[in-house]
Amino acid sequence: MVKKVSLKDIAQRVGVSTALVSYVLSGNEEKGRVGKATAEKIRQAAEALNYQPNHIAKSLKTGKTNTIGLIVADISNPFFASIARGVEDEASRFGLTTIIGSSDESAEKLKKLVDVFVKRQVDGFIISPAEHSEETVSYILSLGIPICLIDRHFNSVKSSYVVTDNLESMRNAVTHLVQQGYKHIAYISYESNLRHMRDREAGFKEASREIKSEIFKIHYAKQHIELGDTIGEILAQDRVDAIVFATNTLSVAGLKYLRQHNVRIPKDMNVSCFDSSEVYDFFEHPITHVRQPIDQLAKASVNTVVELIKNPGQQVENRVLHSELVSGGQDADRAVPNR
Amino acid sequence: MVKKVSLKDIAQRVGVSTALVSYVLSGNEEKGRVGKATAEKIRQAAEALNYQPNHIAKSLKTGKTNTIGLIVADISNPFFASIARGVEDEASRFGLTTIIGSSDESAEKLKKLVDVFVKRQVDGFIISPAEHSEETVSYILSLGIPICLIDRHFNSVKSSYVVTDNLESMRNAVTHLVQQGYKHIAYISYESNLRHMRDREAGFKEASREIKSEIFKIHYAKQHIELGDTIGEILAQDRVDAIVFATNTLSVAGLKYLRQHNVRIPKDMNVSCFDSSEVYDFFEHPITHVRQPIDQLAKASVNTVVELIKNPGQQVENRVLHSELVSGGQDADRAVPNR
DNA sequence: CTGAAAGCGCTTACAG
DNA sequence: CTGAAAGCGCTTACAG
Repeated sequence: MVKKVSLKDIAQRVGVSTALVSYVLSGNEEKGRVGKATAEKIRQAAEALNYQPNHIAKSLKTGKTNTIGLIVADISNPFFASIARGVEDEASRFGLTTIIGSSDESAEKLKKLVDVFVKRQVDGFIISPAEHSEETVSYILSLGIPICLIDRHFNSVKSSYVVTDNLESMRNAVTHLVQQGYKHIAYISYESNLRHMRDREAGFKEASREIKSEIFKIHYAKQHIELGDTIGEILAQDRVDAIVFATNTLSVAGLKYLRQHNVRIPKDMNVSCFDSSEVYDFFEHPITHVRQPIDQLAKASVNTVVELIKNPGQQVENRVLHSELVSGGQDADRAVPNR
Repeated sequence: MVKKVSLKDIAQRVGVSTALVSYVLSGNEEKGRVGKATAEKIRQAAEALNYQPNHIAKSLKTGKTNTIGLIVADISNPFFASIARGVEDEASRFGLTTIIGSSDESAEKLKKLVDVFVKRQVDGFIISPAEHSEETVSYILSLGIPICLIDRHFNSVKSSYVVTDNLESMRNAVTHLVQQGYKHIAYISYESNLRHMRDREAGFKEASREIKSEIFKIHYAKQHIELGDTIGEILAQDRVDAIVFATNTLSVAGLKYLRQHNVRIPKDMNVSCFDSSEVYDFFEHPITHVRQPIDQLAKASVNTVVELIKNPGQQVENRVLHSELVSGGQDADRAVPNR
């Protein structure tokens, strides 16, 4: 183990106090009103000794760790992996290191992660909250730790957040189907009270008002069974002409089911999906889907947290970003013009 | 901001020294030979005051941060996202927090991330190294910081590592094709000197000795153009009857190209892929592929690092795990029995 | 069984 | 322009 050089070593070498060294090396030369010649000598000594400041000591003194905690549902889910990448990149621009945790959509696990991160004294949180985790978010707020929710937020908790306009996104997606002439649309979502889920459902309802529609809800934990059953039922009834999937996991799993049962898209059944996925490229006709601005969500959340760290008394900041509807193919038999 | 309670607060309340409190609360009661009654009082006071130990102060004193740094090529790549999830879960079992960085396969970026993490005094590293980053790995070793490479390793640097047996994996995959009767196999890989890439190539060569074979190398950064060109050339020549993809990104991109050009698998062309992907489920016939033991890789790497942290003088530990060949369909016209 | 004290490596008023 | 000193919250020999 290489011996660490400290401020004291430099101070001794140059023959000044550690205070001076600290001022110079932390860029507060003006504040310490250090002499130019001295400052130069200090810098040279630091260079010569290959001085590496000790973050821990600094943190202990300043109370800042230059760390932010990111908590998502599951880092191995492509959507959150992309979010994580965006957060990591943006945070590093501010000299912030990101620590990551996966809640598996469990409020309890989320709370535990928050406890761990609070103990580690993260300077701020970016969280995609699980259902029923309002209390945990309030708790963070009560500690005065900056937090920005991402992807989802709560009505009852006044925290900063950055989300996609889920209602609008879903309304656009469904309107697109309606305008293509689809008459009976099924909506498949999770059993969830999370705001973003409710917004998507509201968007669906708004856009499907003039046609027939059915809504199906699946339990997150039991989706492997329930999704197949649900789609099977929809197909058996033979009334529905388009299915809307409310999330990326449902979209991919739903498409998989349809493909395995030789349902042709959009000929036998059209679909509209949420989020991007590489599986879409494996269909003959493009798959209509909502593309969320993942990178912007990530960057905006980091920026919000950075602002909150700088100005602790800051107003709550909310950003609602727009998504893009990537328009796919339509059933050629259905000669309704695309808008 | 809630006022933090410290050891001192508890000491005052109970009327003992902070030393006693520290011994009791850090579980070193025996060492401090603290009286039972006193210990109990201290614990109650800690409870009552909702004492949260300050990790930073502890770290400053002990030199341990209970943090490990994970560096992969790209956290948004599903393979590495899964690795990250596995590492995160296993690390948390040991009370370790994981900080993550993406190198984008750049030795320079990797070096920068290492510098940041070293400054943060991570207790250990888990790294999937980029090409030409031997020096950085040696540097970590020279600092005496525990490190375990994952997925890839270097011959020239004596560090612990956990990898899949890439040679064996690829040999099995290709042997499977040969045994099915394929006579002219193309191998598509990246231009790379990384050990795991060389091993896979060696496995391909071994297994394809008795048949015709061609090897194609693509530049990682230019894969979007070069992969299409390469496969296009292979198809135009019309000699090759099976393509082997050396990595997960190549597999997915390659399959995408084949699908878009209406090449039927395995009828027109069979393939063998590396790593799992959800896109495989979108083919009529199962796609043969090598399934790496991702979770075991992740867990083993954490365990190795934990061991190294505990016993700094530890021997280098290498683990080579076996993969599973998930056998896909074969061309029905080719009546060679499957082994 | 317990306390006083040094020290981890910084920062930052304060005094000169 | 510069130094001496306190202190962030712990841990840990050391002395009793």
